[in-house]
Amino acid sequence: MKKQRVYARYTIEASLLLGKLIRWHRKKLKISLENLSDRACISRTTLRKIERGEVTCEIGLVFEVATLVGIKLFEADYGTLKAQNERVEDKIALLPKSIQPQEKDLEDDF
Amino acid sequence: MKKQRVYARYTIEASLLLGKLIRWHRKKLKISLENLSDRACISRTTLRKIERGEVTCEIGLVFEVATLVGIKLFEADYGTLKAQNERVEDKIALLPKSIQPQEKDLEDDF
DNA sequence: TATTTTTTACCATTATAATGTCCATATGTA
DNA sequence: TACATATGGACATTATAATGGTAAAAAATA
Repeated sequence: MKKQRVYARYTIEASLLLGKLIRWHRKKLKISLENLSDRACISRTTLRKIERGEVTCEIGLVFEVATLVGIKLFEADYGTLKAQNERVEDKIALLPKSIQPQEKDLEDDF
Repeated sequence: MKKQRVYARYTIEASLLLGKLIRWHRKKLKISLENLSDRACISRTTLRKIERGEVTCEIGLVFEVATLVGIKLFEADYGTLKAQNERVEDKIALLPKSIQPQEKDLEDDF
């Protein structure tokens, strides 16, 4: 009796795209699935699931493989990522640390 | 005795950025952590891990929460994601379905 | 065509992520 | 200040992702 979780189609499509991109980059580099899974220290089964875009994979493993084949996440290199992190951190600091209770269902759908 | 997996700093930074972005968007929308975790049908603990950018979270859950707070992944809306998927699929189809064995360690580092 | 290697599928086992609860602290508001 | 709620940390339990093996089909090469 599985939990049967439901994902937004946007989530599914985004995960699928990342998987396909990984597969394309891998083939472009002429690296076999097993070769790449070895480099990433994951099993062939897991890499296949990642390339299929399955939503149940760990984000760290997916990003790691993407990194290995040279995919840029957020269209940024490492330095840019780090800088962006600091910027977002600063923006968070400007907002209240705690959210005030909202009036009921003002926006049940959003 | 944990497996002690190692992640590229790029992977860690990217995961961290996505988590911070989620947190920022959530606060911007004045949604409490519990409120958002309820909407995403996940526990508060998991959402806290996601916002902390922990690499061990499921990509589907992370993307789902990101979607809920309105973050655009790959800077694309749903239609664009779908179109991109098809494009990548087509590009994959142009490459050989199977990788030919490479000469040994031509590129051990890449 | 025969041979080799890649890819895909399935599955039981193992490792670990997700959960839910409790408690403490911080925060914002009346 | 006092109150109500949000946030954070820690933890045992449960659910499930990752693994590693086998086998078969597909694909590339000689």
